[in-house]
Amino acid sequence: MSEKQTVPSSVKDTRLIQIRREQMIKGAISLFKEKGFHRTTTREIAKASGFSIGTLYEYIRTKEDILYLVCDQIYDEVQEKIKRALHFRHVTKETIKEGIAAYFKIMDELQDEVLVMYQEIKSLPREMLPVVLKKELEMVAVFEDLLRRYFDQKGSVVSDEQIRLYAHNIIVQGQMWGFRRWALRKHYTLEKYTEWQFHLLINGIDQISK
Amino acid sequence: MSEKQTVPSSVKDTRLIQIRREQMIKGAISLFKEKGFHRTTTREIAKASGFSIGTLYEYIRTKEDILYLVCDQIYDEVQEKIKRALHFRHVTKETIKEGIAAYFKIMDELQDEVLVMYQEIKSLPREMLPVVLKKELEMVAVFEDLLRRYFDQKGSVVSDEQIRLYAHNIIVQGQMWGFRRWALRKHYTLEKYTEWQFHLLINGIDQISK
Amino acid sequence: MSEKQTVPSSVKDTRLIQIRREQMIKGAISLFKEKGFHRTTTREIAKASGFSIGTLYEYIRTKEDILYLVCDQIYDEVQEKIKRALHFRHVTKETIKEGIAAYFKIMDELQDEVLVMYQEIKSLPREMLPVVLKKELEMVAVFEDLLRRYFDQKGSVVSDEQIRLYAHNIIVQGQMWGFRRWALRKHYTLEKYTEWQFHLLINGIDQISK
Amino acid sequence: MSEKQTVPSSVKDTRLIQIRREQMIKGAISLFKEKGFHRTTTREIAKASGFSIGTLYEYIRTKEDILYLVCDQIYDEVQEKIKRALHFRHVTKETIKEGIAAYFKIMDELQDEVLVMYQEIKSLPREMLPVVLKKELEMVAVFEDLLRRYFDQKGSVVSDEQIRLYAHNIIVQGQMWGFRRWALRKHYTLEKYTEWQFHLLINGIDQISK
DNA sequence: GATGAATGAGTTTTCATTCAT
DNA sequence: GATGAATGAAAACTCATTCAT
Repeated sequence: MSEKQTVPSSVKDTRLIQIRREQMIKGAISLFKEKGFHRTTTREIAKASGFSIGTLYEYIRTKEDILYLVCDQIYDEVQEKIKRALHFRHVTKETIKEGIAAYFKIMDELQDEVLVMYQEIKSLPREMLPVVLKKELEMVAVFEDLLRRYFDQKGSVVSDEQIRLYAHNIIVQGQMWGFRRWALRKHYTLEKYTEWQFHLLINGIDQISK
Repeated sequence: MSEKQTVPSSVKDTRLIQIRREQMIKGAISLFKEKGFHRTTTREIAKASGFSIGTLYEYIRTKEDILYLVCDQIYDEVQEKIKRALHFRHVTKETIKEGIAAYFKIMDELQDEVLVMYQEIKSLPREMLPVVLKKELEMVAVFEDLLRRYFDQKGSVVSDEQIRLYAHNIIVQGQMWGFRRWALRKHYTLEKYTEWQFHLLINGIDQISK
Repeated sequence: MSEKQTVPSSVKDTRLIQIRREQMIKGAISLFKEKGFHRTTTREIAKASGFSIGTLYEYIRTKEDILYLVCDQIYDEVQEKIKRALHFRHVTKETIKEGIAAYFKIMDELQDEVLVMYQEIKSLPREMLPVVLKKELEMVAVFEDLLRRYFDQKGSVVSDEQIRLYAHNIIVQGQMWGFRRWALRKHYTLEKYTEWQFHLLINGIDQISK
Repeated sequence: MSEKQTVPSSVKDTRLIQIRREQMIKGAISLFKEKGFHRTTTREIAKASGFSIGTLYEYIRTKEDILYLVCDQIYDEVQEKIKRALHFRHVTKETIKEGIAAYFKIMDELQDEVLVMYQEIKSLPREMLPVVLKKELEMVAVFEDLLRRYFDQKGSVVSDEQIRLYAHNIIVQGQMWGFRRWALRKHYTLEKYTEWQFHLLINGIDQISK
């Protein structure tokens, strides 16, 4: 949240910065969805944001800053939604299913945003990349934690490394729902997709930790 | 192969077309790896290919043609390697493991190429996209087939839709090894990665098809 | 002094105008020294002056006004210093030496300012140029007067035109000390420079007026 | 001459480079004369040169390269003219007069060019400045040499440092004729100016070396 | 078939100036 | 009187593409 201040602005009023950047991000995302980062011009972003090109540059330094702001914001949104959905005391099979379902649902809702983000991440300036990758790992950590507690409660002994891999798998399967919609949508509803992926996982891990 | 003729050239000599395009693709891939499609100029590609910008345009119509050629060629390479690795009569658990291992190995070897391809696919001209997505499905089909035969041999009844999902999972896990190397490489060797993913899958599906 | 009122201000309080403009000129000179007039932005000038861009524009109309104010101020400073240094009743060879030395010393002290002024004068709006050139001639006149009195006292007959040329020479040699410091500093101290230039001049003119 | 290759061009044909750069320099000088370097746009230069903005940038990298090319070319022109005018075996008072007269004449002819050059030199990129200042010193050296031979032939003993100063004076007086034309033209013809400056110098130095 | 010079529309970014608060 | 957010014209520079040789 306050990390957005990573990108300097020549405007002083922080309240205003927040407002304008929100407009900017909103405008940018819808353009990036349509034509990608490189084919979107800063002028278009300014226009879509509802202000002039001059004003746009009062709130960022370079076009790449916009991309960073966009990625940052999408991560925050996803994370916030996930964290709101997942706080279980006791972790059972059912809990895991709910967790995965919640996450997949979010990825379904934010499909376009997520698509944009992962396709343009490579265009981020080198120095901003680590910040973004860190956020990705934080999301993995959410499921690592969930799985770890599941195994602990079951009394199974599974290595951290293995758990991490399963968590990565979950995260990637969520993204996959967005990225491969051209193929998956024809055959699965989100519910079916969720159910089958969950079963595959739970059967797999229960077998392993036996 | 002959599909490459999708991209017209003003040169007649097909032998020459093939040679020049190979040079082009090779040069382009190494540039795309480094700086991505959009940040690579046609001049750079011409130079890296060993001929002039004028000559480059004798063999393609637009810059995007190069991207198509590149994607097409990478797919062909991956497919060819996979098909060479997988032709089993009898499909057992072991066979599946070998299949996955072969595929992951190929994805590991062609890591950069695959990264490039999936990140730039969205820049393909609309009309070329289906061709490329079709190739993606062909790759999925390879594992669909493998799994189908595995279940048949086991006498399990599993729906095509479910099998297709598992196949997608395998394909995505191969790509994931390339895309998330920044995170995975720290914790897993390709062998460990392969083994764990295989176990998760086989345990999962054996359980399901019981 | 009152000529500065050439530049209109929307502020009424003349005392305030003076204060603000002094701050402005000081800030501007140091920036112009560093990066020249064109590469300095009005925002930077406002900041260096200690007030906002809005306030800056309460005291000037255009960026060029600042340049005028700067030039004007430097001339005033040089002139004032010269006039303070030169008021001789009786003009002898020695007096001339003192005059030249005083002038060169001032040019040495105000080196950066003078450099700035002469390099940016051409950027003054056409209508302000005459005012500034007039000041330049006033400085020439100081030495014309000195030389005229020297010749009169010696009883030599030398034309006004010739005297004017010598005066121009002196003025230019002072500027030259600033402009060519990159070359002169390596070989001469200000004292040596002054002495040799003075000797060359005095020997030259004494010979001529014989 | 070959030093112009200091500025890289993406065009290979050196003959063409020379032609285009000549056009460019010619166009640029006339624009710089009129409005200075900063107020002249690259598009204007391209247009004045008779080709498109794209073509302009095939022959230079940045706008500042043009300034360098312009300065370089003016120096070369001045130097070449001077060297053609001055090659005396025996150096007498008369020779010196001829030398000065020739130099002043050149400065009179190339007045605008010289004005442009000295006013914009400060805008040269840092790394190009030394090249240009070196050329300035070469011009000083021409007169150092002349004066040295004059004194030697007369048998006078005068230090190198003193001679260098006189040479600088000559160079500066030539420039002064261009820079202060607004004041000097009213009172002197080039001939009168030359004659009086020569007399002042020769009387001065003859007196000194006595 | 190969070359590379020419083109100019299009891109990012800057900055003097205004004006509502 | 002071502030600083907003503006948009203008600037430097790029690059895919063409076409005469």
